[in-house]
Parts: sequence; structure tokens; C-alpha cells
Amino acid sequence: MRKLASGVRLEFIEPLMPTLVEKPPEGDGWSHEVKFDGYRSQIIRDAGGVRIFTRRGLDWTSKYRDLAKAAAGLETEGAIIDGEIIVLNDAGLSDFGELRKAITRRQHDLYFVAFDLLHLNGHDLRDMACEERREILSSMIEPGGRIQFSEALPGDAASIFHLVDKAGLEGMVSKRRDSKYRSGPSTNWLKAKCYTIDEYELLGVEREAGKPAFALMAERGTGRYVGSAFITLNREMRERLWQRVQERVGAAPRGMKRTAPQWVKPGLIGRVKHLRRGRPSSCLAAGFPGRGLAMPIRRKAVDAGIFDPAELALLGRGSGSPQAPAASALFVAGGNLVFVGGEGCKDLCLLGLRNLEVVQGPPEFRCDLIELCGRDPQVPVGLFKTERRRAGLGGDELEGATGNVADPQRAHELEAGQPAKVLGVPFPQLWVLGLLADYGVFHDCIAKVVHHRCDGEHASQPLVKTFLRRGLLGLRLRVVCSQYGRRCGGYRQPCDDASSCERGRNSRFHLWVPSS
DNA sequence: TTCAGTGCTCTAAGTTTGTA
DNA sequence: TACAAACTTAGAGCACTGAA
Repeated sequence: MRKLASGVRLEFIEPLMPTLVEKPPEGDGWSHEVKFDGYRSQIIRDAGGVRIFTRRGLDWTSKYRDLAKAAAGLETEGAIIDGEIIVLNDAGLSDFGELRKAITRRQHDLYFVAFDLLHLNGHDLRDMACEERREILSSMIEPGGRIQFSEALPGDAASIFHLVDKAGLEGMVSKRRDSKYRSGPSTNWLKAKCYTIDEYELLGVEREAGKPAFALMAERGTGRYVGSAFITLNREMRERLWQRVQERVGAAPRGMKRTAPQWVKPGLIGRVKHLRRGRPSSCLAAGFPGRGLAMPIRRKAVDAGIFDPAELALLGRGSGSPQAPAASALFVAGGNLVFVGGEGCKDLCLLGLRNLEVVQGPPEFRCDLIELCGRDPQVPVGLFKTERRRAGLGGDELEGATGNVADPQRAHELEAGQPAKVLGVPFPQLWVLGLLADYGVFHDCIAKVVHHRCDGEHASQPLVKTFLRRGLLGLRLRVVCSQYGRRCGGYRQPCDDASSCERGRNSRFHLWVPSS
């Protein structure tokens, strides 16, 4: 570790750039984080104050006034923090499209998600192991503020990736735990992205020597131009495409402003693999606003296989993402629990880690519940404790919660008369909770676990509301309510399934032991 | 004061150019 | 000859600068 003299003005460090991979790496040597969709940035705090730099080293402190103010509150003499500046949308996901507007108009909506610490109090930390750097960083950041720590998601990479995909996130970043920080491209950090594959009609192609070849694509049916895509076919397919284009030379579509060296007659269909913008459902729905040629393909597309419809039918190709595994798992809350998403996405269960092997039995997961396996009541308690500790957002009291009827001698988490700190969720966990809410299991299941620890009939409701409100920093409650409103006409009763609820009340927890 | 032009952010991969 | 780096492309929205 190199030590610099105190009072030295720290300088921008070129960020480490992760390598794009198809699948995240497996193994214990890697830690995994959510990939946020925002601006890569670097906060520098030294004797000269706080500065915030862009990925290329431009000083954008003046654009990030609120974040600079927040960074000034960090308890350190000097630090260089690597992270991403993001804005959350109504769904609680980072929204790149809203970021530019927020920078100029909604400073209060900006967040800095910190994921690495390069320098601290005169010490250059770049030669330390990634895991150690992040541990120090984690201890520096108070939860619940404008600067958030990007929590690692322990668990197996494939399962995390599956749920990241399901949650509508952009992707995930895997970091070698023992790696040093080195500027520029590196394979110590790997990013795996979630793509959507859709079919579009080919309008024309741009092909010039020395430049990438593009396919201009239109919405099928309407023929409306939606954007261009990189053509990444192999040599054989590429030649086949050029041949097809030559055979179907056509005129430019009416009203088309863009120019293409070669327009083609309608009838050629291309499959375009593109990144999402927000949630998958909103990608297309919001991707065609009524003001001309919108661009649902935010970034360059790849895998633009071009076929005519007949050939497409023969090949039996359809749109959509690759088939998801029948069931998968994700560890949350300090590794105590695992959420298991079964086939159809409606069945989410909460299991102890040691029961992970039963994940492969989708037929058993038809209960649409989050259940506790292992008969250890401390497990769900651990979940809430962990989230509370991480969030650290004081202020609100949880009404209605009373003593623990199951164990009257033991202090209850939500003891009556004892102001309980509000539960909150650090960013990386938000989408897990959002996912649960979207599947309609949040209130019924997590709340149910809490409910059975209380003697108040509706004690869980304010808890969940508060949990949501705080977890999404003012955004989530409104959205979740409207979602429930649409689906269920308001909040559901604590349990839809009365018998299930009664069983739970009597037994304190729903117990489900998988048959071996 | 208005308008036009430029620069900035994000992204990926083919092509060209430069270096070892 | 092989590899690495730079350049190119698209889109949106905003800030900034300079000219009219």
C-alpha cells in the first residue's frame, strides 16, 4: 500500500473497465453485483474539497451539486471512490433516459452507487484485494443516503443472472475477489448483460468500407423505423444477406429522413438482440412514442440474423429471450435465505440455504408463498434485522406491532411502545423486493411471516408499507399501491388463503419441508 | 435574444492504422 | 505477422459557445 503525504491533492484515476461476457463466471473466487444503468463516475474527496469526475476524467462537480454535498459528509480526510451515478424510475430501477434530465432539473433524484475504493486517507488501495477494498468502502458509507454502497449478491452466478434478467435489470458485474484495481480494460471484472431478442423488418443497410455495417430496422406490421443495428453475422451469413439485399433493392420509405446506401423491399425479417431500457415490458411499449422515429434499441444490437418470413418459419425461430431455467435461486440478506423462483414466475419460496438442492423440483413450488424451511424462526428475523441494519433510516414508527406471542419472554422486534427504526433496503436489494411485489407475493408472504410474529391483526401492513416506502426512498409506495390496485383492487387481505393463514397463525410459521 | 453548432454521456464491434 | 489502439456508428437531451 503506497502512502501519500496528507494534504496532497488527489488526481483522477482512469477507471477499470470490465470485459463483456455472455455468461457470468462461476466459482467462489467471484463476487457479483447488480449492473446499474447510469454514468460511471469517480468521487474525489481531499483537502481541496469534493470533486466528481466522469469516466473520461471531466470534472462534473458543478452538475452533481447534491452528490458533492453528500460526499462532503463522508468521514474521511481523503478518498477516491469509483461508482455509478444513477436515477431511479418508478419501478425502482436505474433509468438512463431520465438521468440527463435529472442532472439539470432533479438533483434530488441522483444517487451515487459506490462499488470500489481506490484511495483512503493518504493510502493507495489499488494493490489491495477487491474484497478488502470493498469491505472498507462498505464501512464508510452510511446507508440510506445519496451515496449508496453496491452490495455484493452472494450466490451462484447463473441463478443471480436469471433473476437479474427477470427483474428487468441491465445485467450484473462479477469481480474477482482477490484482484487488484488496474485502470483500463480488465478481465478481473466481467459484466454480463441481459438482452432481449425481437424481430424487425429490414428497411435497408448501411455498408461502407472501413465502417461497421448497419441494418436499418422497422417495426413489423407498421413498417415504422425503430433504429439501426450492428450486423454481426459470420462471413457466410453476411454474404447471404448482401445477396438478399441485392435481390430486393427498393426505394426509401416515405418520410424517412435517414439515408442508407441500400434500401430494400419489405419482406426481410431480422432478429435483433438489444439491451433493455428499463423493464422489458416497457421497452417496446414505451419505445414507440408518437413523435416520429423513436429508438427502442438504445444501444447497438447484435446477432441481426436476416431471414425472409418463409425461411424464418422453416427454421422455427421465434422472438424472445433464451429459455430460462425451470427454477433458480438467489441469496439475499447476508446469505441467510434464498428466494426461489419457480416456473411461471408466480411461485417464489423462501428457503434456508441448506435446502437449495430442492430447487430443482418445480412441481412442489405451486404454493405461491414464501415459506420457511428449516424450522428456524431466526431466519426471517435475520432478514429484517439485516435490512434494518443496512438501511439505518430512522424516523418513522411502526404502528400496531406488539409483543411476540410465540415467545412472550423475549423482546419483540416490533415491541409496542418502542420506536422501531424503519426498515430500508440498499440499492442492490431493491429489485429483489420489487420482483416480489410484481409477482404479488410481497404483502401476502413476507408480511405473513411478520404477521405471525405479532398479535395485532394488521400489524404487518404498516410494516410493509414503511418497508416499501423507505426501501425506495419515496418512490416505491405509490407504485406498488397502484400495482396492487390494478391487480387486486387495493391491498389484499393479509392472507387470501384463509386455511393457510389459520395454519400459520397456529404454528407461528408456515412450514414446508420438501420431500426427499 | 435567438439560433446553430459542438461537446458530453452511454454502448459494441468491424475496420483501419500503428506498433512490436 | 500478430496484436493493440483508435475510429466509427446510432440516439436523446442538455450545456455551452459563438455568430447573427
